[in-house]
Amino acid sequence: MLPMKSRYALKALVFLARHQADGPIPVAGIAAAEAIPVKFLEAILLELRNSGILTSRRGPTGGYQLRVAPQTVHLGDVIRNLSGPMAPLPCLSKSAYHRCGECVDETTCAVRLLMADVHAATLRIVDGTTLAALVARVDAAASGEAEGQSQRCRPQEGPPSAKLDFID
Amino acid sequence: MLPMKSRYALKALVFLARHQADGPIPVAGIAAAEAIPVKFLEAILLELRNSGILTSRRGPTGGYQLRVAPQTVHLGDVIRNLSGPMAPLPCLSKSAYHRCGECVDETTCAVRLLMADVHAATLRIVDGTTLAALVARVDAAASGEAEGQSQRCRPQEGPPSAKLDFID
DNA sequence: TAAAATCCTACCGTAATGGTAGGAATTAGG
DNA sequence: CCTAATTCCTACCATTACGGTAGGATTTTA
Ligand code: FES
Ligand code: FES
Repeated sequence: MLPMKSRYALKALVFLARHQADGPIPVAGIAAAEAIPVKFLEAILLELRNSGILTSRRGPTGGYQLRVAPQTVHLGDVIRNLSGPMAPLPCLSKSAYHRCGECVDETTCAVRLLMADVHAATLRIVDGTTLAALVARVDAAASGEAEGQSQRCRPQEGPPSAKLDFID
Repeated sequence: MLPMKSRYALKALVFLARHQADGPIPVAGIAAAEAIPVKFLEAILLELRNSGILTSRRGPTGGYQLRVAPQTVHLGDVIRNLSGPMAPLPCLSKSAYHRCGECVDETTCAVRLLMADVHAATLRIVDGTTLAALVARVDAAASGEAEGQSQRCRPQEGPPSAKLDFID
C-alpha cells in the first residue's frame, strides 16, 4: 500500500502544478481542495520543500509553490523522499541496501530473482513519469472519458492468462 | 516490502518443488535448509495447505508435499493467500476493493492513474510466473553465473534515463 | 506405547502509520 | 508598530501490522 503521505503529496503536487501561475498557495487552500487533513499536509509540504521540490513564503500572501518545472519532477523521487525506498526487499534497494540475513547466496535467491523484476518494472514507471506527464494524463482522462485506453495504459499483451483479469 | 511470511513461503515452495520425488518433508527439514524459524514456517505451511497448494501427512514419516504441479502454481496467488492483496491502493484491488474516501472522481485521480500502471506491471510478473518457472530461473542463475542477463531479466529498454540505475 | 510429526489457539514486543496539539518565527498590510 | 496570516518545528498519541513464540492437542507410524 502506498502510504497516505505519498498519496497526499502527489495530489498536492498535481494541484500546485495546475496553479503554477497563481503565485504561492497556502496549505489550507490545497487541503480544502483535495480533502486532506490540514496539519498533516502542512508537514508533508514542509518535507517536500526541504527536499528541494517546493518553495515557501511565510506570512500573509505566503504559501507553497513549485521550485522546479513539472517536467523535471520524477514521481519516484517524490515517493522516496516522503516514504523511503520502495524496494520490496532490502537486498534490492540501492539507496538503503542491506543483506538478507537468511539468504545464503544472493545471486541464486528465488525470492530475489522474482522481486527484482517487480522492482525494476515499478521503477521504470514511477521514475519514468514526471509530474508534467501525470498532469497530462489526468487531463486526458478527464476529457477522453469515453474513448478506449488512452496513452500508456494498454496492457502490453503478454501470453493471455485467463485469470489475470479477476484478481487483485 | 514483501513480508517475511511470503518470502519464507516462496523459499519453502521452491524447496518442495525440488524435492517433489522424496515424499513428504517435515517442517523442521525445510526450516533448517532455508534458515527459517521453525514455528513460524509451521504456521505458513499450514496456511498454504489450507489454501490447497500443499498436502500434509501427520505422524512419523509425515510432512508437507506439493499438491499440484509446479507449473500450475502462480506466485501471485501464493503471496495473496499469505499476505493479502498487493494492490498499492484500495481502489485498485479487485478482490478487496473499496473507495478512497478522499478522492472525488476515481477516473481522474492522479494517484490512481499512476499506481494503476505499477499494479498492472506487478501483476503481470507475479501472476505470470509459475513456481516451475522460478525454479528454472534459480537453476539458470546457479549455472550461468558468468553469462550476461539470463532469460527475462533484460531491462526492456525504454527511454534511457541516466539516473535510473542509481536509486532504489 | 512412545515418538514424531501436524494442527490449533493464544499471546507478545516492536515499529510504522496516520495523524493531532501547541506554539514559535516570519511577513504583509494597515 | 500592531495584527493577522502564514510557515515552521517539536512532541505526542492511538491503532494496527509484523514477526514471531509458547504450549499443547491430535494424529500416525513403528
Ligand atoms: S531475499 Fe534478499 S537475498 Fe534472498
Ligand atoms: S487513490 Fe483511489 S481513487 Fe484516488
